[in-house]
Amino acid sequence: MKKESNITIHDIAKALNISGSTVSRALNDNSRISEKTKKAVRDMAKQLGYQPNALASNLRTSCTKTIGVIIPRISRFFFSSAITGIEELARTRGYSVIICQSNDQESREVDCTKTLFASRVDGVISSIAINTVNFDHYKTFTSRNIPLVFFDRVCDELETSQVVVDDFKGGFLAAEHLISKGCKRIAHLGGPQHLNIYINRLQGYLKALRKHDFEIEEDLIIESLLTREDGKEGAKRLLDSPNRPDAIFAANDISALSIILYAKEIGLRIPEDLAVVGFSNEPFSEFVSPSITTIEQSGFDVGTKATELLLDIITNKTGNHQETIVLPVKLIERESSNR
Amino acid sequence: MKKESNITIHDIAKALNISGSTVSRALNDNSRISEKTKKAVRDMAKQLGYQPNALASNLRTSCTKTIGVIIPRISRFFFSSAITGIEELARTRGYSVIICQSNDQESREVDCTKTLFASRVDGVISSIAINTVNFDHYKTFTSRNIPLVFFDRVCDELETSQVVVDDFKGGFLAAEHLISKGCKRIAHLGGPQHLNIYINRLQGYLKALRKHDFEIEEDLIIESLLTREDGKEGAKRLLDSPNRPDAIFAANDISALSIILYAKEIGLRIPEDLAVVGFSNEPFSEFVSPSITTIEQSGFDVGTKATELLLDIITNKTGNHQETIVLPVKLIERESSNR
DNA sequence: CTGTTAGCGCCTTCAT
DNA sequence: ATGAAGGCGCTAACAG
Repeated sequence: MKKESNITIHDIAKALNISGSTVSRALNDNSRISEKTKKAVRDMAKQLGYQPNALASNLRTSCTKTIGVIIPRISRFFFSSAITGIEELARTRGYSVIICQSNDQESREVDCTKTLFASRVDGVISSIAINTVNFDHYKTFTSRNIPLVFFDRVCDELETSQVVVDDFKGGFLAAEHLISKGCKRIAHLGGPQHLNIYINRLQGYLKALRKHDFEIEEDLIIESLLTREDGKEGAKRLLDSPNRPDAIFAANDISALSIILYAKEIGLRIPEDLAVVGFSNEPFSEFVSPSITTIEQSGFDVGTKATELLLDIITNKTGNHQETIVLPVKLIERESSNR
Repeated sequence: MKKESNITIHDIAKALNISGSTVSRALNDNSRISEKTKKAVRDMAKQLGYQPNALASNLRTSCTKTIGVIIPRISRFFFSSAITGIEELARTRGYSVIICQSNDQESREVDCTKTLFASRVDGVISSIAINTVNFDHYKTFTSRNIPLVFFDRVCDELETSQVVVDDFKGGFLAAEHLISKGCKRIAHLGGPQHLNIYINRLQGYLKALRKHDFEIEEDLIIESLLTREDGKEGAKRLLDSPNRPDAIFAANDISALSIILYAKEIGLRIPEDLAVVGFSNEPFSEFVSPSITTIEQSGFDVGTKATELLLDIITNKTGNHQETIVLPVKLIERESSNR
């Protein structure tokens, strides 16, 4: 279906009896155009209701002022707030944003790269799907020198810049907090161990345990997928056991939620019977507040930082440097009772 | 900055000693091209790593296969799930989606319409900002015959199709549920009364009260903005009062959350001391589960339905019919205790 | 079935 | 300080 005929720069040109090129330059604030002409052009543009056709301009300049984003799912708060951060900064720098969801599936992620490439985005920000093991599809960008920045769930195989939060420290703080509360047997309900973030959270936890000479009990460390069902499975395995732990560090909000709900289901009080620290984001913590302590990460900050990095690469074009930015985490204590 | 030179259909044409148009047609699966040629073209395309340039195609056809979405904020679950619904359907129909956030500000919403128009979207789906009172910016689309569909927060002033949930019924069910539980004085913490959704929720509530011959107490009906702070204000006004209500219907999740948190703060038990029904979305209900009963609406369904409507208009082009679709709500009971 | 031609709206040399 | 001309990559007539 066709659009109605629109006002083009030539209509403005005709109305003013000047050439199209002059209009184009005037609109782009080219220095070689007199102020008077510029003003005349701008006025006429407004009068005619001219709206630039980005398509034509992009085709010509092969630069779309658009950045593409690939994320697992927009409905997870961490990612939607990352997008808010991305959009906000991008907009102030004159860029718009195209979002693609991989739904945490590698095949969809491949589609995303195709879509974004077809849209000729100037750069890409991505957080990989949970089951992505092959990264060839990202070569669509790297091989063509289209800047690429990963955030949160990153890919070390590709030599790109990345923005992550300090997951290791988060895991460390979580475990040490529980230790300081007097907990004796601290479990870990973690995430898939091929993802950098869950590796680091687990390692941080282990470091804290070792530092305080805690015994590391293999069966208190559970790897769970990021689904409600699997989370409940994990919670059961930990809490139904006859000698269950007195504390749990949950590596993501789904795990934390699963723990909380199942604990409630079997009548355990938090934190009296079971102390919980979750790795989480703002709204979650507010909802479960004041029941558990959380390690907070800001999706917004991560998004902003990633965009800053990407736009630097796009505009400076100083060759894809391979920079890694680590953002801090914060422990937010909400449990009132000391144990 | 320029992109590297890319493979075009002409490269394929040259390699195969055929014309560019033939390649174009083969790639678009035109019926007038022989299977043999098609296959040859596809093979060569793959071999050369050809990636279509959507920009050029769009410019030519003046049809971008893109729909624009304007929403208040992506980080609210209702909207992010709506987007998931929109994207999913759009993708299967070959469309991609551009998202713009108004941040619940009219001025930003105006910017969004400009951005989307410049991208030459084929249609627009929008949910209006909380303070939008003037709708002229939408004429960018209507005047140019670009299909426009509103969802959830709709604008009756413009003659467009719209998709809403049954807010009236939701309000009615909420109040009637509380009545059936034996509550005697049911308050309403509602939203801005210039938005259709909050008007309808309030009206539904009033209808239920009248039906059961309840006295309508003006000071139990509070209009609140959709912020955490204002929600707490409202909660205070209702709960600090010496003769406080024994039940509250909260018109959105922020209100519900405010009530729950403040009730907890002053030591009220839910639902024993205070019954609460919230108008809400999935994750919220899961988090606060099992403490309150909720009226559930599915952002995903709303998004899907709006997209269906929009794509119909785009493809049929049967003139912008003005259809209104009302999706059902469900009451999900979670309180265990009868009062 | 396939090739030729023209042009979508804009920007950018090159000329004046 | 401005015009003229060409082309970005693709597709839609119109011819065969």
